[in-house]
Amino acid sequence: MDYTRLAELLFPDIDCDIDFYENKYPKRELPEGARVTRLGPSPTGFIHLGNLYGALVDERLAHQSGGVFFLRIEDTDNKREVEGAVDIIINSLKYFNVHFDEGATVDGEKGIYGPYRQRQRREIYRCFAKHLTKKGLCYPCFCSEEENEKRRNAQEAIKANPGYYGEWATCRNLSFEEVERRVNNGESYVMRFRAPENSERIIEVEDEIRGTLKMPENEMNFVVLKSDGIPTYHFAHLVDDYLMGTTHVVRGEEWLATLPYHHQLFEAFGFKIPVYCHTAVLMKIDAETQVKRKLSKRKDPEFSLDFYKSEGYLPEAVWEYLLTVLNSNFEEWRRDNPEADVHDFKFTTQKMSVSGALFDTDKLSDVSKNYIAHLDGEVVYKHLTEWAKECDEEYYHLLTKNPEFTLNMINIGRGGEKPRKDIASWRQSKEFYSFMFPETFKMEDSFPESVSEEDRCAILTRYIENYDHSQVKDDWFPALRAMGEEMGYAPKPQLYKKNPEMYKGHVGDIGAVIRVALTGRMNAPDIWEVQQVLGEDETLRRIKAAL
RNA sequence: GGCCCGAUGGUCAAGCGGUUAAGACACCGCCCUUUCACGGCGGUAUCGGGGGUUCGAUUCCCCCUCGGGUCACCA
Repeated sequence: MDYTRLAELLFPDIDCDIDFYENKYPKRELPEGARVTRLGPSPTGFIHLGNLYGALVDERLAHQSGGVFFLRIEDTDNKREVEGAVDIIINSLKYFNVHFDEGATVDGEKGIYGPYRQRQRREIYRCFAKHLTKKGLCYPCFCSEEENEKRRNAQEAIKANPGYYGEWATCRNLSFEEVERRVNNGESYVMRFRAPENSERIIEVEDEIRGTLKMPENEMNFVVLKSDGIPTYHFAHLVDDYLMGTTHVVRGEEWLATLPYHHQLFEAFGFKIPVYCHTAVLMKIDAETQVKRKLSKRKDPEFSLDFYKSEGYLPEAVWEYLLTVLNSNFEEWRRDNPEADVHDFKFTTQKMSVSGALFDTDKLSDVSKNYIAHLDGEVVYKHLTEWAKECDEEYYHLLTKNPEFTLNMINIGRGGEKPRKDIASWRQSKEFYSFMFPETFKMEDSFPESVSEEDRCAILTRYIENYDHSQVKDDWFPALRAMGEEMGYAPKPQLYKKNPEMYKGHVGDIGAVIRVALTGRMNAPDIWEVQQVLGEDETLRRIKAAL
């Protein structure tokens, strides 16, 4: 077979060889040790937490080493493409502080290694495919969908491995004349890689997370170019990551199975294979089957980045959470460096886990609470109102009606050595702060049962009668204590515990009664501070209403 | 089913031949406290099973089991 002739027959429109592109896209000039990574989302819908998880590794590896991180849109699948997905992806990543040095942008792209949208690179892939054809390493396959299915069934019947390989690769050795006839006949075909047959070879590939991977050499004659002339992921990966100078390919472990394809392709071209980082994937328990499985774009909309945005999780908090999952020493570092910039953390692939972590909402919530608790009140106000403006108009009006009030509210229990940790997300804060606004205030909890109804009324009545809004906290508390004592309640919990028969209860019970009257709940921030923020009128109004 | 990757408490995990097997989340108890929190102290709970190697295995090797991934003209 004259492969050059075959190549000319199949790619008459391609009149350059791969060196044209090698010259067009020069090797990157970067300092020693600098890493070039890329994120290659396919625009088949939203982008989820698992994607962000991987993106974080790319971003850190590149930027920590003084390298380059770029965005490449992998839109080779016409059928599954979702309209507007590219914008959603770019905007979500931007919102979550993932910044690219080059690549696709909303209104175009930046960088000299483009185009960064694979569909616009059709000519390049075809040139590389022609090169491969000339070397006899890929060939046209005219098998139809029906024929492929028939083959699969036949293989299943005799329990052979499914796939296009060995004797099953019926188009592998078509004569030039037959190919010519069918091409001229307008038959549709794909280009397949001519994989070695009956290989006993074991290949080795370096994985920075998993060490040296040893796998049997691939025998599948996988598709390189689809019938529309667009490459599959495998071929696009080879061409793009070669020409774009990617040094580290970070991707989910679902790619491990096809790693031998990629190894084979790089070898066929004689290109240096990149270092791979196959990350463990984020898992969840499937609600229906109760089985652990990887996050799915299709099944798990609650993991979309848009969802976290609309829930009002701060990007920084999500980063902190993902980092705790990605690098087991992050939490310790954060404890030692509570105020440090997250970028100062030395991220390493060595500290990455190889098994998939179950996504833990409780943990995210905890990390987020800690993060928000350490923010300045004004910063919280800014973020919160910005979020509400976009995601909850009603809440936004409530929050901005009286900015000073809202800021004071936010500052309750904030600052100092032991800040409160009440807020995990802005959406959840609406529920938490509901007691502060007259519009949303309601009695959620009942009064403590340890205090009789008679005493409860007496406490509230006396409290109103003696209420002095100008009282400072240090005076307010002893006054409350004195009032309780007069009514037969121990001024200190310890006293009550030592001699429970001497008292009806302790000052804590007095506080609880006032707290419920004032906030409608048993669990609420400091009474005195709440009173100061609510103001005298509202405070008295609520307690009277409770009576 | 073939191939691949895994397996330490409920979850995330440290460990890398000798440890009382860290730590975090969650849960429980106690202390502090006017309350709620925060904080502090403590507790429940883990090396999947079986063989080797070794003076000694959570750690190294093999088998089994279990879990995950993948077997497309999807990525």
